[in-house]
Amino acid sequence: MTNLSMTIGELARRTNSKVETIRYYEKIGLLAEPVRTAGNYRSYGQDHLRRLSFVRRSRDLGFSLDQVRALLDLALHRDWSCDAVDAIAKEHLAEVDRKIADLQALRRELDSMIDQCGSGSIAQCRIIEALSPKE
Amino acid sequence: MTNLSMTIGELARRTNSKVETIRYYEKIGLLAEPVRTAGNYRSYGQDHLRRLSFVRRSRDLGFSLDQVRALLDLALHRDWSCDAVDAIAKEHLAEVDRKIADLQALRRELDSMIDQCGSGSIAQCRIIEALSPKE
DNA sequence: GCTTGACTCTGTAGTTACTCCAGGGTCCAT
DNA sequence: ATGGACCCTGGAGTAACTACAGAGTCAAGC
Repeated sequence: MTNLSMTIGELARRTNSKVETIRYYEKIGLLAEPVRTAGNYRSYGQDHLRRLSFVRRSRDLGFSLDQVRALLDLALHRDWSCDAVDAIAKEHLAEVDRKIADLQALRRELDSMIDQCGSGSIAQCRIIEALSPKE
Repeated sequence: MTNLSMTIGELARRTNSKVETIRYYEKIGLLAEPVRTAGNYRSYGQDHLRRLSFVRRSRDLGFSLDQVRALLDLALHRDWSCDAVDAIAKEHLAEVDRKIADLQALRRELDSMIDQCGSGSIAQCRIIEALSPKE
C-alpha cells in the first residue's frame, strides 16, 4: 500500500481544482475532514484524491452537486436494494448517453470546421444546428 | 419556410429551460431581444429556438457561459481568420474528446452495475475509480 | 538561528448563473 | 365579463464556487 499524504495545494493541483473549492466541499460535507498535521495543515490521502477527482470531473460533465452526491451514494451502495441501485443507475445511464450523443454531434461539427479550414476557408458552420432540436 | 412564432413559455418548454432563464439570457445579451406583441409579450422565432437550444445543451455538457459565447462566435465566425477559427476549434475539440472519454468510462461502470444487479447482487462498484486519476 | 518567500489557516465578501417571488397586466374559453 | 393560465418588470434568494484580508507554518539558504 502506498501511504500517500499531501497538502491541500498538492491535492488541488492533482485534481485541477482550487484550494478554496476543496475547503468549500469540506464545509458542505461532500469531502471528509482530513487529519491535521502538528501545524494544523490538512493532510490528504489516496481516497480523498479519488473522491475529489470524481466530484470535479462529474461537475465538469454538467452534473449538479446533488447528482454527484447521488452517484457517490450509488458507489457506496451501503445496504441498498438491488432494485433501487438498478433504477438510479439506469436513470443516470440515460442522461450519460444523451450527453455522449450531444458531445459527438458537437465533435463532428468542430472536426468539419477544422477540415474546411485546412482547405482554405470555411464554407459552412453547423455547430449551432448540431445541438438544435431536430425537426 | 415555416414562420414559427411562440411565447416565452412555449420556448422554455421546448428548450427545457425556465422562463426566468430566458429573460436572464436576454438581459446579459446572450439572446437577442425578440419582437413584442401588441400586449407587450415577447415573440420568438426559429433562430431563437435554435440558439437557446444550443446554449442550454452546451451548459448541460459543462461549458461555462463564456465558453458558450466563444462557441457561438465561432459558429458565426464573422470575418475571422481561418487560423483563429482553427485554433479555437481545436482547443474545444480536445475538451470535447476528454469529456466523451470520461462519460464513456462512467457509462461502462453504470452498465456493469446494472448487469451485476440483474444477476442478484452487486459484487463491486468502480464508478468512483472510473473518473479517478489513473496511476 | 534567522530571514524570506511560498504555502496554509479561518472568516467573510464577491461572482456566476440562475431561480423565485410580488404586484400587476394580458389572453381567451366559458 | 370573469376566472385561470399565462405574461410583464424589478428585486431578492440560492447554488457553487472564487477572491481577499490578516495571521500562522514550513523549508531553504545564509
